[in-house]
Amino acid sequence: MPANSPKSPARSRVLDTATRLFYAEGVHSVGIDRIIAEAGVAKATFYHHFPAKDALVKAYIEEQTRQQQAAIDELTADGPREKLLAVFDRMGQIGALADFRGCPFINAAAEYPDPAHPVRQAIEEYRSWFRTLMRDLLTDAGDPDPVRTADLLMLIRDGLAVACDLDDPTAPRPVVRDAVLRVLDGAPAGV
Amino acid sequence: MPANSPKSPARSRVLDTATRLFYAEGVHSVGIDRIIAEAGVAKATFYHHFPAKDALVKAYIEEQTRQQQAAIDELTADGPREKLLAVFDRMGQIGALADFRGCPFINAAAEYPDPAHPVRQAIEEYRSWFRTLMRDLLTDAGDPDPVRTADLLMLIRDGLAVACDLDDPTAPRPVVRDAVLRVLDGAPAGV
DNA sequence: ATGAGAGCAGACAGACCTGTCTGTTCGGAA
DNA sequence: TTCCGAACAGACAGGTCTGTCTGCTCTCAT
Repeated sequence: MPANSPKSPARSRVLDTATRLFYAEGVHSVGIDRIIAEAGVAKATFYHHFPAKDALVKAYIEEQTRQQQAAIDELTADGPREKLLAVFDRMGQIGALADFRGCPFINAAAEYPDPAHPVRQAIEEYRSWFRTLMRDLLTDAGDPDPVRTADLLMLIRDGLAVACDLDDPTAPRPVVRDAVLRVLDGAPAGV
Repeated sequence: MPANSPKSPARSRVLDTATRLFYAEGVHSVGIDRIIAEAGVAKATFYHHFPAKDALVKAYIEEQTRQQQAAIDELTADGPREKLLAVFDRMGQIGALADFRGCPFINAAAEYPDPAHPVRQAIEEYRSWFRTLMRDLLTDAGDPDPVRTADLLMLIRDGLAVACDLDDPTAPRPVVRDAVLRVLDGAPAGV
């Protein structure tokens, strides 16, 4: 018998509501009471599925990871180069949407200073996955130094997310496209 | 008579303590009680100088702005190009320090989702100042499209701060130096 | 010397937050 | 039919947070 099935409808409602509220308003600003009220779930039910609030935050980060992985998976592209361009172009699109509130991982990390905290480790897992994805695509695209170039793309990724949140959200998209093109085609990474 | 002189020793102690704690642990995680205890100040004295906690947070952001402006002012450089390189190199240095916890402006913005909030506006003021600084230096350096190139440098700035906080803090420095050199020397910004 | 202002100490109210507990309802499996 | 687990409703405890208020002390300028 699946004691704590992660497929439980009540659990899903809680996680969906938490995802929406945490992203829109921040983790520490949203209390358990509000989440269970908007999810239509009893408090006991919440604590039946999650041992504490931090566990819910960790689940929120992992859920975001799954969603972003799925979104990138769905992007079709002819080759690694096109895939990389598609990833950054999609990020620019999403960043310009009205409800964009920055990168959920960067935002959550700002509220969890301790690098050893489970939430931070879940964030680290996403970043590690994304970095590896960049490296693999760059390797396939014939980049001479995929590790270093992936670091550079990571920089652009984070800068794009922050800029869309804090500055004019439409400005970075073409700038990023140029930059990624230059990184892919440009001088062979030597100093 | 200077009713609420900003030079008051008690006020300075509060602001210094708040700066240290807010940066190290986040804004919402640090309570007023702890700040006044560590600053050695009575609660009434705190509320004599700041109408509410949010005002202290705004003062913290403005204090960070002043400090960063002073730090950049102190950097000596032969010309605009060298100044730009010096700014980013210094950021890479600071990002590798043990107590580095990310960009205080990005971190604070993550805790204040509402763009109309005074704290967000204080953050916007810093970013606006920094962006203008980049534009002016790029103009002096003869960049053909300083506005667009400044956007790109802004991206690198934010990416550097995030990377030093969340990933290996020593990795980005050389990558950023290469990137900035390429941005300054590289293809004349055309598509 | 006296009075104003700056600061200290700490109690207090009221709200909110997390997490626990009691009791009830309901559906499905044995 | 009966019984168990999942979920609901909501009270409750214990802690924390912000902001107010009362008194007291000290310094300094008038």
